[in-house]
Amino acid sequence: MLGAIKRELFEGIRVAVGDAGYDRDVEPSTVELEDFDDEEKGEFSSAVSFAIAADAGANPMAVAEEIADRHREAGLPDGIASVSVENGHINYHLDVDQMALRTLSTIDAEGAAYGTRDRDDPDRIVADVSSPNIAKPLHVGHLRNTILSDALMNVLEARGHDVTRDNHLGDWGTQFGNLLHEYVEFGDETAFEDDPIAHLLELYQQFEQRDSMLEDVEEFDAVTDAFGEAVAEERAFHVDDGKEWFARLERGDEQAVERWERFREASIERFKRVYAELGVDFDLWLGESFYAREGWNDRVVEKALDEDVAMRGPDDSVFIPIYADEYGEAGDPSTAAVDASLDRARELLDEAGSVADADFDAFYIVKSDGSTVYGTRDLATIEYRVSELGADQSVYVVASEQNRYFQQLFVAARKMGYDDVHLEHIDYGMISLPEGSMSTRGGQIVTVREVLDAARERARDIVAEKGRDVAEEGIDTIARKIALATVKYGMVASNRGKDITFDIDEAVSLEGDTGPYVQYATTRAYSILDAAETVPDVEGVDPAAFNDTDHNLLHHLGRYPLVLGRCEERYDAAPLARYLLELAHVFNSFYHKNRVLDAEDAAAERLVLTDATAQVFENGLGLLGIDTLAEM
RNA sequence: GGGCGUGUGGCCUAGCGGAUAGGGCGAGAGGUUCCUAACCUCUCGAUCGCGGGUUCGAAUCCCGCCACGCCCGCCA
Repeated sequence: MLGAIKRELFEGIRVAVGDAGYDRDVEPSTVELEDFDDEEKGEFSSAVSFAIAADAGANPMAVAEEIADRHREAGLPDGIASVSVENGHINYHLDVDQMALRTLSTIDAEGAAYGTRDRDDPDRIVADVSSPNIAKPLHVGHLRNTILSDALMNVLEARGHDVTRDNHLGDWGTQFGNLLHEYVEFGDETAFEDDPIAHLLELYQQFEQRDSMLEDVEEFDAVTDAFGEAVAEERAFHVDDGKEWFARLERGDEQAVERWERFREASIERFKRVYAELGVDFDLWLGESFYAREGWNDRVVEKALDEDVAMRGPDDSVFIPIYADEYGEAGDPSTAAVDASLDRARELLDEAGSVADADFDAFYIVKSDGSTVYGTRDLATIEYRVSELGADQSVYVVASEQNRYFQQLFVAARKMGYDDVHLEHIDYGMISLPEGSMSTRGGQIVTVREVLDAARERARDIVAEKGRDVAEEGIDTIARKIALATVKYGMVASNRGKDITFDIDEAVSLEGDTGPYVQYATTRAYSILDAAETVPDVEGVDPAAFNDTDHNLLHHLGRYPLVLGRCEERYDAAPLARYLLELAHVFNSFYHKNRVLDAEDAAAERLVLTDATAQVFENGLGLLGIDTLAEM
């Protein structure tokens, strides 16, 4: 509704600028939505006058007056009461009575759908989300990914898109060969049965630690040649056998596959428990192995060679050359410009003599031993999503350390002719610990389990201390929801791109700008609604009963759909999180300044307003995967 | 060395071309016979990393420098 008015204002300004005799393009962004409580700025403002005045060498104030006059003559949009000029800005003032009624009746009519939109031609979006590696525990990095992507996908769905969440498991690659090797050599059946992930993690770490230790010894000048040789031999034994196991896996060797499947199933089973606790769901669990085992890797390699975008190395390796000037907006089909031919690569190769020295990046899709790499799998994934799922967008929620890789992948995809699919890497900052960066290898991680447990414990203490009329058996349920709100809100609200130093005490805090703050505001609204017998009909609302505090709240409620639009544009749910916090501030303030139930002349009006506010909280928090609470 | 990203009050952080830079934590002062004080109101506190430039207008765009992080593997 505010969005519609904004568009009308933009059109009106454009016409008014022309009517005033100025020849100048006006951008839609010239119309800004302002806060309600600003008498000077009005609820919408525009600063077009300055640019026009600068062009014409005129006074901005006069230009603004002129445009405002023309606009007024042509007729202001429905819902706008007046236009004024202040400091050269053109300010539009809402017809607050009309807006109050429109906002309340829209929310009342649309209910849970308020803020969402339908599309005639929605995009089919397939997304890599969560994507943990099997045989390792979920850590805070996965937590950030999972929460971020869940919220974002919810928002994209609310904006009318057709979203498929694919938990793109890391379940293929050399590391699983290593793990098979280690398991065969040192595995313990009982320990595996007892806690599969813990045992597999132990084996993984053991392999890595031994390998890096042997590497260090190797680099050191050996005491004797024989000792040096023995070290090299020992290291090669493990590494080669690991590779061999992966090769067996790729060949479909029964023993390898059977063990790998056990690892995979046990891991997924554990993951699912955590996901259930988090309240997130996926549509697909394809994982990297799917593309290897179902022939998609082969298909994509063939295609790359057939279409002459990939070339063979001196051995049997296959790669797609990527030139330095091709990095850019490759994710966007409309701006992609790549040189798919191999002529340049051949020339550069002649000059340099070897692939490694040549002045291009080689994006490998087949290794010299014939096995695939992650790039192969990711191209195969695109092929699958486009041909089988009819994807219009393939998006990747993956940490920013892989930015460069995704640029390469997108360039490679363009070269292969995937021109109708929008590719989007949704990156997010790295998580490190106060003690330094996280490392699964070195055992320095914080698991999702630890975070959830700590959050719940903290929430439980607070509920027991401050919770009102909460029955003993209800404490756990409520504490769990509050704990999730804390963790989820914290993860979504912070700027996606920024690195986070994860301090568990801070992350689990329930004070200030947090999820529970928003929950609390909602609970207060519920409490009022609960005390009232019924919510009066919107039709009976007298807008004249509202004061400025009420109008401020109404204005915020009206903004909600615009916020979702912004989230969609930016592939980021953070604006929604911040909006809800603001709404909670405004509502809490409203709560203190106004009486609702026993208000002398606005009880019915404020009850309707409170009901509408609760609805927006529910809708918004719902998209973030945060539950509201009747009491806390 | 090259590429990408970040730098906003003591701390965390929003804003990313428009009118006095918005929150939170911390510090200080108030507020509850009344719909949940996990709250509200007020005060203190910012050369928006530094230096140039573009613009009527720059925290926001461009260039240089500094600091920090990440990447630069036939690992993922």
